Amino acid sequence: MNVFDAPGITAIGLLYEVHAALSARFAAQFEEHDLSPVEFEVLTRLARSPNNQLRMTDLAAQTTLSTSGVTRVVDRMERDGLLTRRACPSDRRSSFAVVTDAGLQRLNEVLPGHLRIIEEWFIGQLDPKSLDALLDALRRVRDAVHPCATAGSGRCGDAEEPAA
Amino acid sequence: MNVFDAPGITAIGLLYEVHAALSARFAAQFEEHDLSPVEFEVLTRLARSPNNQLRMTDLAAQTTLSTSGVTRVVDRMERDGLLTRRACPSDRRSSFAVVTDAGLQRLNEVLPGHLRIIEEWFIGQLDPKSLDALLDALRRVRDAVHPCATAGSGRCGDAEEPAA
DNA sequence: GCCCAACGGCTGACGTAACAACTATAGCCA
DNA sequence: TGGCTATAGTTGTTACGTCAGCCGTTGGGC
Repeated sequence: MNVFDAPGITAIGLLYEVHAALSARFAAQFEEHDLSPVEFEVLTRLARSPNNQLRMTDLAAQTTLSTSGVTRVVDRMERDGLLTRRACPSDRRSSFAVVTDAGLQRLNEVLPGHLRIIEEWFIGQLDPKSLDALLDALRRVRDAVHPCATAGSGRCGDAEEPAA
Repeated sequence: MNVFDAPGITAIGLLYEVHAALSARFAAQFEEHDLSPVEFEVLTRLARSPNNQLRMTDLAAQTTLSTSGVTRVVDRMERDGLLTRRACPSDRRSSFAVVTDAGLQRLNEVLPGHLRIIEEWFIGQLDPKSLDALLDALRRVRDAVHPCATAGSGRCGDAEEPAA
């Protein structure tokens, strides 16, 4: 029954374990600021976009969510005052999700801790050489599996998840 | 706004991207055999346990699920004939989840493809040196964040996720 | 200018997971 | 033995994400 000890299985297990453990740390810290991982991701994506805004569809493409998922997250976050919808002047079908000042402020409250966790539990665990090797290996795998074909939407451009 | 270009953010992004992309590949293959990722994990955990069985609680501890989550997955899988519940002779509160022959067969149908995907998209992308470096780095991070404190249940023993 | 396929976003139905409350059993101590 | 607390598993509730289907808008061909 030792198919389960194949080297690949072990490697994948390790990857999943690290992912899960880090996600848990992140989620715990987000929760301290009343944010879910998804909400943090949305906030991040919007904040790093021109004018702090993004069309609903584009937001979906840049996250792990479907378009209807985005509709619902944005609903909740709008209710909580973290962002607003704004009509698109050039296309009346589209609407933008825009981060409010409260949203930006919330993000600024969360980010330092987030970076600290990354530093403490991930980057900080590795000497520069190891880190480079890790990044190099991950990049190779990433380039192979190419998010394009896999990640929910067909969008291909940049990507590169910012965090949780 | 270039907090988002911090080296840590990039690294985490890469990790998440790889995880997501591989998960998607796995899920697609599982689906070909009418299995969800959770079901595959349950099947795997049971199949590598003595007598192909595990108490519900232990199963929960070895997966990412809560105990109630396990109850429900086992409900579904029992309905589909992949496993059965068996009373525990020594403790009438406990019950075992046991893989049926059909369950084992299904697992045997899925595993080769699963291993092939791991080989093709993960291991195969890296030369032995890179792979070692990756595993070493991941192991270091894993040892630091220790699943113990984070993963749903307080169980600490082995762990090491087998796959998706 | 009109039509029609494509697109953007929203909603209803469904599946699934977590949390909390509940039942039954177990083990302990007096 | 009686009773108390801890444990195993299930169930009700709630939240959230996807899929399919809907409506309004758009833009291109005729």
